[in-house]
Amino acid sequence: MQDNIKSRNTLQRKIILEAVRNMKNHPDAEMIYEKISETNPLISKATVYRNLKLLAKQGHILHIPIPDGADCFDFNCSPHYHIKCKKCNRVFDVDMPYQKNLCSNIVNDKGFIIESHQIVFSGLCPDCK
Amino acid sequence: MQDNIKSRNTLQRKIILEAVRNMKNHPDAEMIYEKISETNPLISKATVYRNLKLLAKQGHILHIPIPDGADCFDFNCSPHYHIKCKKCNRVFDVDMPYQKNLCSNIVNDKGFIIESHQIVFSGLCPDCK
DNA sequence: ATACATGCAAACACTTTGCAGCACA
DNA sequence: TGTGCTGCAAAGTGTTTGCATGTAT
Repeated sequence: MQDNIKSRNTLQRKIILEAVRNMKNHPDAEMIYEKISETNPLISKATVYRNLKLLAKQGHILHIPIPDGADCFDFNCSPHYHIKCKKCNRVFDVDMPYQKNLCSNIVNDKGFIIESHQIVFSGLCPDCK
Repeated sequence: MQDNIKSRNTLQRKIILEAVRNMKNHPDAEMIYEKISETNPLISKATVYRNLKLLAKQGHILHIPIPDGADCFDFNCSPHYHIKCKKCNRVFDVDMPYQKNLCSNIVNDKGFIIESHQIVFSGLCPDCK
């Protein structure tokens, strides 16, 4: 949680944060925008994008960049992995412990500073298989 | 290698494949297009995209979807991992053995069929750190 | 009062697609 | 000869940005 980024507490931001917290299925920006529009049709898509980015930077939500698709957001901020279904394109949590030491498996780092990693599994979800 | 996909052996396709094989630095479609344009300015960008997709499907090159950026391609087809520099955005190979058994670490697969995984590290390259 | 934030539309980066003509097998 | 394939331009998707206005602190 990084609350030292100066920002205001706007109503829009609160609504967007609440929306992500209530959607427990890894929504992307579009889905969040649609959800919010149901009750708050005046909030613009640009504001949704801007706030999702900021909230993720502040650590209030988790930003999950998805290869080959729109980025997702997650109310669960602890680092964890995801699987994307090849058929329905939905994203699910993977029940695998976070590999804290994965970086140390790297044989020869050639001088890189490795900060983080991301694993995305690909396959078929129970509904699609 | 999946040569059972019916396709013709066009000159454009050969040129594109050779270009990727000669570029050993994980080029994206745009970079490949630029490179080809130097010697073959008549090949269109759509053709580059179409052929990169096909060549990857056939297994002649590796398609690396990059979160937060343009997809890259790699002449090295054996599965391996990559690191993306946060500053210069370049993509490098990571010298870590392929984790064949990573899927078996998943505690409770809830009925997913897991086919593959992708790890992308993030950090700073030797030039940028 | 003064930044930061908003809504809107336009721009952006990356990629795919419709179509008419072309060329490999 | 037929069906892939090409070039072109246009459209599509996901996201960011410039600007004038609004608002939290």
